[in-house]
Parts: sequence; structure tokens; C-alpha cells
Amino acid sequence: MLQVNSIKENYQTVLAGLEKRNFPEADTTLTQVLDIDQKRRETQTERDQLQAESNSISKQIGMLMKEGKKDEAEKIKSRTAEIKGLIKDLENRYDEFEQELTQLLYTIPNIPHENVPAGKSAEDNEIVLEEGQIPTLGEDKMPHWDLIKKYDIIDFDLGAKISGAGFPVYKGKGARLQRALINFFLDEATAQGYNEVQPPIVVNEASGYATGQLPDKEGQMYEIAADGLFLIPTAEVPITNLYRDVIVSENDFPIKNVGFTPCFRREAGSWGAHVRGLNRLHQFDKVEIVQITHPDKSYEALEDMSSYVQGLLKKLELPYRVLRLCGGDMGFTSALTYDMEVYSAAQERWLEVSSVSNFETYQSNRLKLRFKGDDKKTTLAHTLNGSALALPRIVASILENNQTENGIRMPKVLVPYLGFDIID
RNA sequence: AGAGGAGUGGCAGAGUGGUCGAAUGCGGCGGUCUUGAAAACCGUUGUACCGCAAGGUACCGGGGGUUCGAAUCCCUCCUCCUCUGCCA
Repeated sequence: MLQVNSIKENYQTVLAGLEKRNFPEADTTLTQVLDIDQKRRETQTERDQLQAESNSISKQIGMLMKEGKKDEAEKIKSRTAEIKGLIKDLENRYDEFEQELTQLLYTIPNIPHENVPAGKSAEDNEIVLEEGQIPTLGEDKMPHWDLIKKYDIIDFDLGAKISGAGFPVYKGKGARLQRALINFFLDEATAQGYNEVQPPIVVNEASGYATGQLPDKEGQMYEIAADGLFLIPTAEVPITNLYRDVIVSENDFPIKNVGFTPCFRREAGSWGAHVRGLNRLHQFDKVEIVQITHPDKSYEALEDMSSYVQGLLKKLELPYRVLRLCGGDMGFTSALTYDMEVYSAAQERWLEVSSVSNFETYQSNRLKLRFKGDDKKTTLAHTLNGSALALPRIVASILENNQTENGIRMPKVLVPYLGFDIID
């Protein structure tokens, strides 16, 4: 969430940023934030003064008791009763203001970076570059949902039986392909200096709030109500939360972690032809990269992560394009996001396979993730993350783009991981 | 899951109702000494909020309570350890 101080100090910038996001009634909301904060601070000052008085009386009583002047002590006691009530009231007021403030701040999205294009929807996203040759397939080309049946590598019906729609079962070479991709992605990231972690795939409420999935999107997550836990929608949640309430040393930057996890999304309200096959699932596999950086270095890191992801797509021989998301399409918590899309040649569509974002201090403020520099001052760090990569759509386009009469040719880079070079 | 024990500053570890934000040791930082280093010695060493400042307030696992006053007493939740049970 945004910091009140930054709203105060950069009011016009924040306002313009919210307008770029088409955030309604931005001015009213921001004024309200400052107003509540003002009241909160005034209440604190008042409360602290009374508390100080009360503390000093208590000390006096202590001294008097020690000296055996019980009567005098009793006399002063009566004075404290009044103060006590006042403090209680102020405390309640303070808590209310603070809660109100937090609730309000939760509704305000991150401020877009200046390079974020204005726009309302996906139509307005800016295509940064397009790379790779789009294959031309014959008339008999098949979409991946037919290919997986033909070669019996992924089974939706079976998954539906044991779990429900959107929970596929990977079989034989299909399962092997999953494992190969996961290992390939992890090896590549590790080679780039990312530290591999294996986090839990359920998280508590505090973690959900810290990275911004709560309170906004609880409907998107599967909830284990009996235990107050949520199935993660992305490894971003547990991996970033590793650093909740942590003060790192400036020398530790950049902190780079990579992790593979299954991801779970309820995707309530999504249906239709676009979600057929592997295009949208309730459970899918993803390798996620997360960086924590010095504020001065985060955009450098973002470019670095973007080109890293592009490198993966090149190695997989997939045609792709990079989009810079517009203000209206960007995620709530992001300041700048690149989406990577691969071309799926039988569906004849671009499919999003990665989203790389810089959150600046939006997450770290909730996380209380700070760093200490040589000057000993603590400052909020910047957090970034990106998919590297999400598997299902990668699989979809590998299957579709590489189909031949004799079977589906596998990208060379995967062959050592697969132990075969064709699915037939 | 049941029984018992424990959670204090970066770590270790005192403190069981009153100048305790907290002894002491280790570690860290600064200095003296030294050609340099070590040792020794001296000093310093948590976080957040309010305040122009002086200063103040809060925090001893989380939350609540008792009391003029709580690290210390009570309730509750969480976590860890030991034993028993169960189990990949």
C-alpha cells in the first residue's frame, strides 16, 4: 500500500498516477487519507501526553510507597482514575482512525511508473517488441486440446473425475514434459544467480495481505477455512513473504530467489472458448523469480528479468512478443508490468506466459521489508517478480507450433531433460 | 491428537509487581595501543510512531484482562521443545 508521507509530499504525482489508472474519485480519496491521518496524529499526540502524565504519577506513587507514605499515595491515586478514562477514549479513537486509514489505503492501487502508457484495457497495451518466426501450419493443424488426446498425454476427463474441471492429469510423455520444463527453468534461473527455494503452497492471512492478494481478491484463492489458510495463486506470495518483517543489509542486494510451485486459482466467472484446454486452469505449475533490490536499482532489475524471460522463450524456440501494460490493465499492486506472450499457432492467438512487475515499495510497505544502509537508516526496499515461466500455455504452444505428420517435435534445449525428441 | 515444559534485544542468557527498554557475556561498530594484525582497554550498539526541537509514547511470541503501576499476575491464541499416540 502507499505511504501516507509519499501521498502528502507528492500529491499531484500520486493524483495523476491514479487518474492514469482510471481510479474513480482519486482526489476525494486522497484528501480523505490526509484528513484521517491528520486526526490520527493529533489523537496520538494528545494520548501520549496523557500517558506521560499517568506514567509520572505512577512513578510518584511508587516512590511514596517506598518511603512508607501510604496516605499520600492514596491521595494521588484518585487523580489517575480520571486520566485513565480519557486515555481509554483517545486510544479507541486512535485505533478507529488507524483502521479507517488502513482500510482506505487498501483500496488505493500502486502509482504507475511514468513509462506506463495511458489506457483503459488490454487493447491499449503497448507492444514493445515481437520476436521469432510464426510457423505456418497445414490445413490439418490441430489445437492443443485435440493433440493431447491424439497422443494421450494430458487428460482433462480424468482430472474432472477426481477433482473437477480445470485440473488436468498429465500422463506419460506429457508428465515428463512438465518435469523437464520445471527442471529446465530452475536450472536456467540458478545459473543466473537466483537462489532456489521450495516454499509452502498454503499461506496464512497475513501473507495474503502483505503481497496484496487480500483483502482484494480472496475470491480468486482457494480457502482452507477450517485452518485459516489459502492455497497460493502464485509462488510470489510465499517467496516474497519470506522477507516479511525483515530488515536486510544493503550489501545483500540484489536478493534473487526462484521457486517452483503449483498454483491454484478459482478463476470465478471465467468461461468460454478462450479458456479451453490448457489456456486457463484451476491448478497449474509455474516457476517464479523474485527480486528484492535497492530502490535505485529496481528498474534495472526489471529490465534484467524481462530479458531473462525472453531468453527462455528464445531457447524454447517460441515466437513471442513483449507488452508494456497500460494503466487500466496493470495489476493493482504493480508500478510497471511487462507481459510476455507466446504465439499459439493452431489457436492463432497470443497467450500470456509471463508477467514481470516492479512493485516498488507497494508490497514492501505492507511487508515491512526494509534495508539498512551505511547511514544506519532503514528504508523500504523494492520488490519485483515474474513468471519464468508458467507451464500450461508454454506447453500449449510447444504442442501446437511443433506439430508434424510424424508427431510433435520437442525444442532441442529440452531433449536432455526429456530423454526423447518427439511425442508420437 | 493427549500430557508436561518453554518463548526476553543480532545470538546466548539474567530478571517474578515500581526510576527495567531491560543486568551480564558474545558478536557488530568506533577509538587507544601496534609497522600491520591479534590480544587488552575505553566508548557505542533495537524498532516504530508523535514533535520544529527539547522531549514523549509504544514494543520482553500475538491479543485481552487485573493494578495507580506488568517482562513479571490472570485469560486466550500462536510457535517451539520433551514424552505418548498416529503417520509420508
